[in-house]
Amino acid sequence: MFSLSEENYLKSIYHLESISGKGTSTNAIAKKLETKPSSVTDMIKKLADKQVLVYKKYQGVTLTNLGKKSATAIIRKHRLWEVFLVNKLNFSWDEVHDVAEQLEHIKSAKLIDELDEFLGFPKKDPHGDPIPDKEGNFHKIEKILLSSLEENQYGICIGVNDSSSDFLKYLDKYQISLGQQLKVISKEPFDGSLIILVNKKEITISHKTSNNIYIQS
Amino acid sequence: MFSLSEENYLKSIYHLESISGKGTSTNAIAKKLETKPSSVTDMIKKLADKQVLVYKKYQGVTLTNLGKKSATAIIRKHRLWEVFLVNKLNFSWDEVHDVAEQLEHIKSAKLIDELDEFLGFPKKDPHGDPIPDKEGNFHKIEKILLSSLEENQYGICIGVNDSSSDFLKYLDKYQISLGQQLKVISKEPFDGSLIILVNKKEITISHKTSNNIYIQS
DNA sequence: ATAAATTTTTAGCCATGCCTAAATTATTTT
DNA sequence: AAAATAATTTAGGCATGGCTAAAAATTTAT
Repeated sequence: MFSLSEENYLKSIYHLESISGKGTSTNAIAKKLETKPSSVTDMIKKLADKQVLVYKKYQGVTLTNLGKKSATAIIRKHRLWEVFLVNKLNFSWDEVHDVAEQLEHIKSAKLIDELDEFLGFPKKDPHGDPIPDKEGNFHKIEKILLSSLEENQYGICIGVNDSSSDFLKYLDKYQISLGQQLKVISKEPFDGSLIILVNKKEITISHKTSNNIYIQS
Repeated sequence: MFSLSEENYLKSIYHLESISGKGTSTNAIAKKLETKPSSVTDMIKKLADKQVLVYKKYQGVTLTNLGKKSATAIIRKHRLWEVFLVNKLNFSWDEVHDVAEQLEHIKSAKLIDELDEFLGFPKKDPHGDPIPDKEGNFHKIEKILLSSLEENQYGICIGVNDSSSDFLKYLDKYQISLGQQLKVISKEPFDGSLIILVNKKEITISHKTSNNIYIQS
């Protein structure tokens, strides 16, 4: 059984590892968790004792299979709760994160499996991210960035990289949601900004924005 | 904002106060929370600083209005989650307590009010206890103990005093659930045990059992 | 009303999980 | 390859919320 802090470390390390494909440095973990590297050192020693990761001094950490499985279980809970909040309790996609961060730590296997069934075994959360099943399996979604599209190409929004409330509210304002069709009207070579067509309206978005939207083309 | 521990103290003190109608002693709190009196002393000082109770050395504590309101809010959350677990996620009434103990500490006003609405603003939890509304108001249910019935009297089970899993499973075994009609066939003067009729079956229950079942007669 | 028993508090200690400051190791630059 | 820089760890401390043991206050019994 893991403490709340331990679970947060596991989740963060899992995310960092899946982005980089490599082991994870102390500093990177500290940055992600908004804590100090010295605190991270303390905690990863504890997690190494618990066999969820391999730690070599000054070399960063790598999750073990047990660590990956534990992290996936937490992510499963987080994403299922997000679906619950949006589909059943009228939350919008920018409101779910903080509450799901709390709910993901509730300990009860029955609870989460019943919730999964109650929700109809959803495959994706409200941000387009895949939900691991009971055994921890899930399909990685091929993620193409909107910023990689060329002029006159079409795409459908299937996810976002940045799940911050500010970003999601911004997307809402321009009616960009999951499943929304987008067309690139023009691309500015200077700063990478795009003019795109959404719901028959032309809007201009920055490279930073288009770089945080995943599409299926 | 209260910590998890502070919330548990509040809830326990509230329960003790509503049973006794008086202030609550350090020892009583320690017993209820399965902790040591010295730990209780530490915590009630902190809670007194936070204005949720009045504490006089060696004299026990009394909740302030703020304290009562805070406690009621936690109880509201606990009971709403219990309804959710039983009505939506196929939990039985003996399985809900531990999970609800965790869920009651989730912090989000929107979450609990939306949940309330989603469940259809239930007035009672699966053990027959009243659910406070958003403002903290609820009706105290008049609680008559099954043990106070006489021979040949009828009653309907409207709640239980002991919500432990063992007790509830025992009741399930004899098909005693909320709304179940009961008839007292005979009462043993020696030990207060009862022979009662449940679903056309006669069963014998101890005084301890009949003293933990609330009925409407 | 005093002694005995009980309750409550204080004092000091422990684990968790965080911190700062200083020391150490690794990496980059020159 | 040495020096500078960056990353990481260690050492020691702090707050929270527990604990034990001993002291103090209160209550009960004689």
